[in-house]
Amino acid sequence: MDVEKMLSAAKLRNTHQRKVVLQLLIEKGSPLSHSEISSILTEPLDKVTLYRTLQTLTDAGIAHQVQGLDGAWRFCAHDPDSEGCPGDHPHFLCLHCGKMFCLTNQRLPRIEVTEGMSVEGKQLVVYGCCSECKTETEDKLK
Amino acid sequence: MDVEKMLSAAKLRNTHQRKVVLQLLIEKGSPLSHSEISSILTEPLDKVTLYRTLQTLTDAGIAHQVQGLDGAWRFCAHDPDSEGCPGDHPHFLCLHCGKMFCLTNQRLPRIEVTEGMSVEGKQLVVYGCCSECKTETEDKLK
DNA sequence: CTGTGTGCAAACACTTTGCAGGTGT
DNA sequence: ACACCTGCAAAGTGTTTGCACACAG
Repeated sequence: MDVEKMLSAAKLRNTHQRKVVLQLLIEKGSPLSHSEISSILTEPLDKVTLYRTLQTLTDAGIAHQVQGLDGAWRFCAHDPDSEGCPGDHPHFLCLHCGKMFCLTNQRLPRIEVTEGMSVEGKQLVVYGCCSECKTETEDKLK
Repeated sequence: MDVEKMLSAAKLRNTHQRKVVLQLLIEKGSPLSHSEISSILTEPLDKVTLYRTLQTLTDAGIAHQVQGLDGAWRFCAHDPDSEGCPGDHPHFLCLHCGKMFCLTNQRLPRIEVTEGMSVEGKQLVVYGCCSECKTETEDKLK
């Protein structure tokens, strides 16, 4: 589905800024933080607008957000054609380069909570070193 | 094990501030954020010292830290007599009152990561409404 | 006595809010 | 035309850094 249709389907206005951000998230396919997004974008985008845009996309269900261990929120577009609820998979965070990856090949486990609690959602972050950084480190040792 | 012995065992100096913070974390048993700690403490503790103290305790392995969806880090003392690695359990975050609970009755699941990635740790946060807040809300509806 | 820890001040980074002007429908 | 969106400025919040003094070992 293209960007404009996704926005319309979510009952959002088709503004230039939203299209650019959504397009970027879809292209990259992995969760990006505010700073990553603004550094990748070639054209300038006001940081406040970026905050609001990402919030809007998340609220509309087009994107999901996860928090890295560094405290930064990352946003990832959610393909409307795929099944499953958005963000219902573990995320991998590389502590070296800060990149995050969706581990979409598995679902989050069912968690038993204490009697009386109601669960609205969950998020699982696995952290370590991604294959790229690992290769780099090994190369330096040679 | 008492607070002083825990600090000594971790090769840390037995300062008053560290004893107070560690004591509080042990008493509460659930992960507390910076702001929660400083509002609970009766005696004044410099916020910078609190940051550094919590960092020190975490580095020393006496405490573990988890991040809520609100971005705030919570710290929880880790009983040195118990088995298992610190923090290797899901955490429940109440979106209403902001309190966090350790779900120590279960371990974190094993996650399959993409070939080449190395895992150093993981953290699972379940969020929703705790039993206390749920009861309160229900009471108000009556 | 020596090196680490603490408290204060200030710098810093990140996020939110208010408002005037611009844009999509 | 109207309501919503954007960009700028400024305020607000949370965290880190530098340094002089205090304290544990």
